[in-house]
Amino acid sequence: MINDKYLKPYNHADYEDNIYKTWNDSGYFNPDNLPGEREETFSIILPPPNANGNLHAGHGSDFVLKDIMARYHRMLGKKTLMIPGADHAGFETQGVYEKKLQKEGRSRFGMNRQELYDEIYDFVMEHKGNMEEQVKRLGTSCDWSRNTFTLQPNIVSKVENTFMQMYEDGMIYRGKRSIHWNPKFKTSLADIETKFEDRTEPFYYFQYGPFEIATSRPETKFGDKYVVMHPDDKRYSKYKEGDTFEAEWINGKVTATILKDEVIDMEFGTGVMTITPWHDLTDFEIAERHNLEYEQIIDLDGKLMDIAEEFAGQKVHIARPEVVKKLQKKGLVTKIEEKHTHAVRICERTGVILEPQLMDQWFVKMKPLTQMALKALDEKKLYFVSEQFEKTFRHWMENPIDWNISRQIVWGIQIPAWFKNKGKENEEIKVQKEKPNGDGWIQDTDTFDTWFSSGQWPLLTLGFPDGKDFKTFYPTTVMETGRDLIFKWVPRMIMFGLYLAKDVPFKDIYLHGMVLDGKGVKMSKSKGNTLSPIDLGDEFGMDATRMSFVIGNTPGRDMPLPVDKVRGYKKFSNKIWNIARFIYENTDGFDYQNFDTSKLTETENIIIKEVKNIKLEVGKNIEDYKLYMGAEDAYHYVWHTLADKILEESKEALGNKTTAEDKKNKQYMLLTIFGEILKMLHPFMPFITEEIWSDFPIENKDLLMVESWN
RNA sequence: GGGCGCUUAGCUCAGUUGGCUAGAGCAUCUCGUUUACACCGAGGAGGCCAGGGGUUCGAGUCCCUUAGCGCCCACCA
Repeated sequence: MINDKYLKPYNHADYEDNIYKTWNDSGYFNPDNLPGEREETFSIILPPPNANGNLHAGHGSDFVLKDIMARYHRMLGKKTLMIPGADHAGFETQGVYEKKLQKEGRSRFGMNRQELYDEIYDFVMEHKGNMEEQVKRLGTSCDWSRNTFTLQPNIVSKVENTFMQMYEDGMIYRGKRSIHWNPKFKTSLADIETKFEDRTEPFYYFQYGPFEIATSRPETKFGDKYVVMHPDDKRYSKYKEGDTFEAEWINGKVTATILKDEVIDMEFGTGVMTITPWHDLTDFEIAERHNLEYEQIIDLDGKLMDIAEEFAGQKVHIARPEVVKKLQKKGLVTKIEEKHTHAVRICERTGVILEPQLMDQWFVKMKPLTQMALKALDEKKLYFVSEQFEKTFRHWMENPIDWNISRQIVWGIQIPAWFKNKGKENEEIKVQKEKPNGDGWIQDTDTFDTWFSSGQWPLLTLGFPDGKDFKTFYPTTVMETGRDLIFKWVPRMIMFGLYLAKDVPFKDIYLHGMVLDGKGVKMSKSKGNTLSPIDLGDEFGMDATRMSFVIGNTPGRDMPLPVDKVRGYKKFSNKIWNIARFIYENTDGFDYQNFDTSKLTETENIIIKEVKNIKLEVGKNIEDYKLYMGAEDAYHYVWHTLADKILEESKEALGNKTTAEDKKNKQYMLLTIFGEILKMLHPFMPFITEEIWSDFPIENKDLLMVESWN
């Protein structure tokens, strides 16, 4: 008799959790337990989601696309491994936690290091578990026995090893460089963690000795004693490099020196500027080229220092109008353009205006690493599925900027370096894990940039250098991730892989676009237009949600996700359910396994052959990274060929209106086709297909997730 | 300033190496309750594939160009 469950509409909530548990308990998520002999491997590293919150729509694409690939290749008979993990997400997590502290009226300043670390650790562990439950809800077929967290001791140890090796190899140096300083969160940031925002502010013209200079930041000008102009600027040809002059300035007379440098834009402002090397990258580079001295004007809290005299201790934005007022009194202001729009560098995560500062920091020399990446690209060891990204990647690799890897936060892996103060500005450095012998050694309080550890993710999760998984699964088959990570994550993994393991960490690079809201607008918490894949799963079923994330998701292109789309695939789930009901009802008692297939008519054989062809086609689309097309073809066949045509046309025979033999043929044919479409749909819609497969009339069958695709 | 990409049915988008009488989903219109499913079926309407030029037997697809839109990168004081 047909199982009663088919007599009512499909209700995903009744099945999904149990099915995931069955898969997980089967052990098949672990490639070591898969049935049969499996030579070929398929491996994919899951991006470790930040362990500080919930999954968002972007994670939907992330996990669904990868899981479709993994499930397909597992069914193809490959030794398939998906490794889950979590990233401590240093700066971001600490930022989230600091907001929490703020709400509680507390602050990280004043807490000791260990205390703060422990609190964040507990906070993250709580959310990490939550996040993992959500990854499971999506149906992700990853091996939880290999779950990895960036701050677990063996991972920390390996990250430290990498740093020490790079230091020994001369790939890492410590130096005073202009870095982007976040004065509110008190940490430096790498270039890619910053962005520009247009601000409209007054633009001031001042008389500085014989010159008129223009600036948008008068409050930094206290220590300026060089004026710079373009060597070809005819207006200033009578001034020679190295000439000095006296100028009345903010706090009295200064002696200034003339410099010529080609970075000066003759068209901009007056073509003359003064420089503040400590707080401006361009100025710093000029100072370096001309071997100049420089001094700090603004402290790490964003306040003016003693050099500002009467303004000392004021925050920069407070001091600015005051400085201008004073200059006005002195008659040194020649012009003010009220509305000058220029780009201000801000912190990508917190929106805080960044202050360039010169600080001692750890840097990775990028040039040798990017050269390795370019070589791998030229040798075709890397393949970008959406080829427009290859150009972007190449461009970035050809113009590297040394990477600042130290962060002044506690939430991360502390840098294994020790300092001993030997007088002013003179310290001895040792790079090692343990405290060196002798007195006076203090460990660097900085931690690594998060991307320093996550950039090694394929190596770390597979147990480089001597782990069994590393030997079996490296390089991994494909890196599938969001296109926004082409600068942040992807190149770092490639460079670390090439540097440490002498081989690329993955062959194919599939970058998907961003998930937008139903109107095509970027989702953001502030706009309130975010969608959670978990909520969608609750309402429409995870299979329907997965279909919404794959159909229309072409490589590299952004994809709007209207809720109606998900609703549409919920209908599809129900359609499949009803097809099952119809077929199971009409084949009740039919001995499928012992049917003599030689009795099938030619037409029936053709119909069976057709579904097998469609399935091969769907598989080929998955292999070619056209997952959206595979899903669409499968959908279309099931609904408009199987349900609308084949089922309808078989009703006559099934209703005993023809011959008994014809009926048996049709029963066999329908079950065969149905078995094929369950396999074909499984990578996309794993829950409902697994559930229906459990009633398929074959004895001693295994789970659908390990059934053979062919 | 540099780079990448987009413009196809009312809406959201597919359209692989040029062969298309240009497709899908949603929306819309007409009809229909028949061994599953109204979370359904049958049928229909709807497009000079952004504009212009070129290559070709043949162009939505390749080249040039114009216009509009989007994203990324960048030290304009």
